[in-house]
Amino acid sequence: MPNEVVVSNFIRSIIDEDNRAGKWGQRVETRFPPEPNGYLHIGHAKSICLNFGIAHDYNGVCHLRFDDTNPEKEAQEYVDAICENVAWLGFDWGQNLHYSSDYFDQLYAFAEYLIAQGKAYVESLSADEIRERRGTLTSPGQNSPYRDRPVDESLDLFRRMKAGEFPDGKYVLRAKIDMSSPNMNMRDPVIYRIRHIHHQRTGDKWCIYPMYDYTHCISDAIERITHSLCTLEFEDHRPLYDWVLDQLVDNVPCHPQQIEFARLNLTYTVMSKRKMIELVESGLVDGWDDPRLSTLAGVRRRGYTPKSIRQFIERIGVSKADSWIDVSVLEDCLREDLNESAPRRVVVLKPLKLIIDNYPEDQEEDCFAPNHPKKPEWESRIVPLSKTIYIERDDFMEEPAKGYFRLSPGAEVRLRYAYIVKCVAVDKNAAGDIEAIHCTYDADTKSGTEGAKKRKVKGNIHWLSAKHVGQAEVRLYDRLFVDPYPDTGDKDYKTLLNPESKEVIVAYVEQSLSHAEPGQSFQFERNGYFIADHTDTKPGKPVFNRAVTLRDSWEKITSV
RNA sequence: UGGGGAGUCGCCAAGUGGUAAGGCACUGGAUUUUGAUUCCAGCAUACGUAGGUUCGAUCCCUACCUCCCCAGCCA
Repeated sequence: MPNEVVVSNFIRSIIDEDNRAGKWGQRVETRFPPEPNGYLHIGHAKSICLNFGIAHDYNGVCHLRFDDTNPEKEAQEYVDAICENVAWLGFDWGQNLHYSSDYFDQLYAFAEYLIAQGKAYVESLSADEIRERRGTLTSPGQNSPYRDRPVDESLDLFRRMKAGEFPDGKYVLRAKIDMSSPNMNMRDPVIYRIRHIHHQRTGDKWCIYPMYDYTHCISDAIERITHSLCTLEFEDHRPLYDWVLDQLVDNVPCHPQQIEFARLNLTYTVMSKRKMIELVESGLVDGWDDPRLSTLAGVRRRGYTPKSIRQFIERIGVSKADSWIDVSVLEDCLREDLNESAPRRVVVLKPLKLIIDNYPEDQEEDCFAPNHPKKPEWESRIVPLSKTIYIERDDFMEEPAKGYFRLSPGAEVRLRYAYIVKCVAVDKNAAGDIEAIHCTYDADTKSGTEGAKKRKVKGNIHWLSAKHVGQAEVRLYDRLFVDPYPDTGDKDYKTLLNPESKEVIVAYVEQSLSHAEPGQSFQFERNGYFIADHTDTKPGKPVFNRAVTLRDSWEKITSV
C-alpha cells in the first residue's frame, strides 16, 4: 500500500493492478539507470524522482545503476557527479549501487547460450553492409548471408572475439529475430561489438561490449526490478526487451515490465547534451554548473533547493503525452519553498541616496527587522538608521506613473521598520541626473511604537544606512534564452541567447550578510531569493546569486 | 506512404457509458510595515474532427486530422 495519498497516474495504476493481482507479491523495485557519459540535468530529475518516489511510496527500493556498456564515452568523473546529484536531490540507493559492467560475465554466458540455441549469430558483414541490408521504414530488410552460420562456428568466432583475436568492427554478434519486422529494432539487432578500449571499471578484461538493448533488460532481470521506467523513445524497443528475456526465461530470475513515460521539456532552456557541451566549451556560459544552465549542478548553484525540484516534479505529473512545462512553474516551486525557509535580509541592489533633512546629523538608532514575517520565533535583528540612507532606484519616480505608490516629490512612504518620510526635494547634477533625494521624517511614526499605528501609508520601501552598509557582489541571473523553445527544430539556438541573462553588480548589503556561508539562502526583501554562491563566497566576502525574483504584480502592470 | 505512441481549460493532469478531479496561471475581494505571503471567491454545456451504437459517450465502434518516436557496431 502506498504510504501517502498521491495523485494517480498511469504508472501507479499499473503497479496498483499488479499488486491486486499479486504479480510481484506486493514487491516494487525500480532503478535509475544513467549512462555515466555526462552531467545530469533537470530532465533526469524527473526520472530520479519518479523511480525513487514510486519505490518509496510502495515500500520498495530503487537502485542506482550505471549503464556503462560503452567505455568510449564514459568516465568515473561522471559517476561521481551523478551520485552526488542523486544524493543532493535527497534520495538514497542504500546498498543498491550497481553497474551494468558488474554483469559482463553473465551477459557473456547468456550470449553463448543464445548462440547455442540458434538465437544469435556472429556477423561478418561490415557496419555499412549491415545498414544496406536493414531495409527502410517501409521495406523489409534482407537476411545476412551469415545468418545461418553453424552454431559451432558462431560460438568459436564469438569466443575468439572475446579473446581479442580480431580488430574493432571485424565481427559483431547479432540476435536472430526477423529481418522483415516492421519494427526496425527487431531486424537482427547487434548485441555485441568489438571495442579494444579500456573500461573505467573492468579495465582491459574485455574487448567486446554488450549493447544497450541486450544489456538493459538482463540487468533489470538480474536485479529483480519489477517496473522498468524509461522515456517514450524506447517504446519500440520494448518488443526487443521482452524478446531477450523470453529467450532467457530459464536463466534469469524474473521478467520486469518496461513502462515508458514522456520526458520533461522545459521552456527557455536547452536540455540536449550536444548543445550544453557547446555552450560550455564556447564559453557562452561559465561551466557545467553555470547557474543559468538546467544541469542539476547549475540549478543547485542558482539556488534551487532539492525540495523545490521534488515539488516541481510532483506538480508537473507524469503521462505519455508530449508536453512543455513553462520554467515559471519551476521558479514558483522555488518561491514556495524559500518563502518558508529563507530568512529575510535587506539589500539595496541599485542604490539612490536619500537624505533625511530633519534627522539629527550624528544620530543613529536601532530599528528591528524580523527575520521572517510569519515566524516570530526566528526573532529580529538590528538594522541601524542614520541621516543618510540608500534606497532602491526603482522606489523613486520623479514623475510617478499612474498607480505608483512609492516615493515621488511630495509623496509619503514608510521606511520599512523605521519612519514615514516625505520627499521634499531632488538633487540633480549638471546633466540632469538625480543624485540624491531629500526627505523629512515624522518622528512620531517609528515602527513598533504607538505613533506608528496612527498613520498609514501605502508605500513601504527598504533602505540601508549609508554609514553602516557592507558591499557584496551580486549576480542577477535571468533566463538564458529569449525564445521559449530554443531546443526545437533547426533553430540556431546560439542566436536566441538572452544578452541580459547575467548582470553582475556590487550591492549594498546589511552587515549581517557579510557572514553568509556558502549555500545559504535568503530573501532579499522586496527583491527576490538569493543564495551565497557555493564556490565564490569567501569568509567575510560573500557573493550572491539571484535564484528567482519575488512575484511582482506592479511590474506586471507596468510591463503591459 | 511501414511500425510504435499521443491528442481533456492558457500550462500540466485525473477520470468514468450517466452527465468533466486537482495543481499552476488568470480574475475579483479580504488581510498585510515585502505591490511578497496568506485567505476567500470565480474560472471547460466540455474532452482533436466527423459519423455511428446507446435512453444516455469524453469514455464503445468507424473514418479522418494533427503531433512525437524509429533505418548507431550510442544509450
